[in-house]
Amino acid sequence: MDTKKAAKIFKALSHPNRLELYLKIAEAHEASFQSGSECFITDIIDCLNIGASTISHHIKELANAELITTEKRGKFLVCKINEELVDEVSKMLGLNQK
Amino acid sequence: MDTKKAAKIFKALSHPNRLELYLKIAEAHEASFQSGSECFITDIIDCLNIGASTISHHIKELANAELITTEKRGKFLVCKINEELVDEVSKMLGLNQK
DNA sequence: TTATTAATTCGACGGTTATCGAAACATAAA
DNA sequence: TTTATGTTTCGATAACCGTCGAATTAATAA
Repeated sequence: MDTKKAAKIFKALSHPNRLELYLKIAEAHEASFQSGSECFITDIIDCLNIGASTISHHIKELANAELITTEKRGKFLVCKINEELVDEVSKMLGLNQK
Repeated sequence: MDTKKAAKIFKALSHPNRLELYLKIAEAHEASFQSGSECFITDIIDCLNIGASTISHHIKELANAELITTEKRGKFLVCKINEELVDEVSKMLGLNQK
C-alpha cells in the first residue's frame, strides 16, 4: 500500500468522534459473527453526542477511505468493516512482524 | 487505551509527509538491530521535499503522540520508535485477534 | 573567537475540517 | 395520500493544520 492511501486511512481514524464511530461499527461487526445481526447506524447515532448530519459526513469519510462498506437496506444504512484493508494497515506500522 | 489518545496517534500518522517520516524512522529503527546504527533525522530531511522547520514540527507531533522518543546527541537529534505503543494501537483496529 | 551546521521558534498565509441547523429526499407506516 | 422516520445535502462558521522563511539557539569545526 502506498503512503498516500495509508495516510488517508489514518486520517479517517484521526478524530475522536469518528474513531468511536468506527469502533462501534467494528464491535457490531464482531458481534454479527455470532448473532447474525447487522450494524444499523441509527442505533449508533444515539450513543454519540453529535447531529445526524455530522454522522453522515463521518460515515462517508470512513467509506471513502475504504475502511467500511455501506449498503442501503430499506431506509436504513448497514455498515460493514473492510477486514483485509484493516489487517493490511495494522501490519504497516511495521513492528509486529517479529 | 482510550479513544482520545488513539485518535491522537492516528492523527500523527494522518499526513503523507509525516507518515513517510515515521516510516523512515521505523525503517532505521529496524536496521539498527543489526547494524547498531541510529536514526539521525538530518539524513531523513534530504529525502523529503519539505523545509527543516516543517520537519521539526512533524517530529514534535510524532513525539507528542508518543509514537517516538527523541534524544539530543550533540547537535543532532536521535529518534526511536515506541514499540509497545505501536503494537497496542495496531491491535486496537480490532480484527487481528482472530 | 569566528564561522558553520543542526535544530527550533515565530508569525503568517492559505487551505481544510468538524459541526450545526434547515431543508430536501426516500422509504415505510398509518 | 398523509405522516413519520432515517438519511443526505447545503451553506455557514469557527477552529485547526501544513508549510514557508526569517530569525534564533546551540553545538561543533576552523
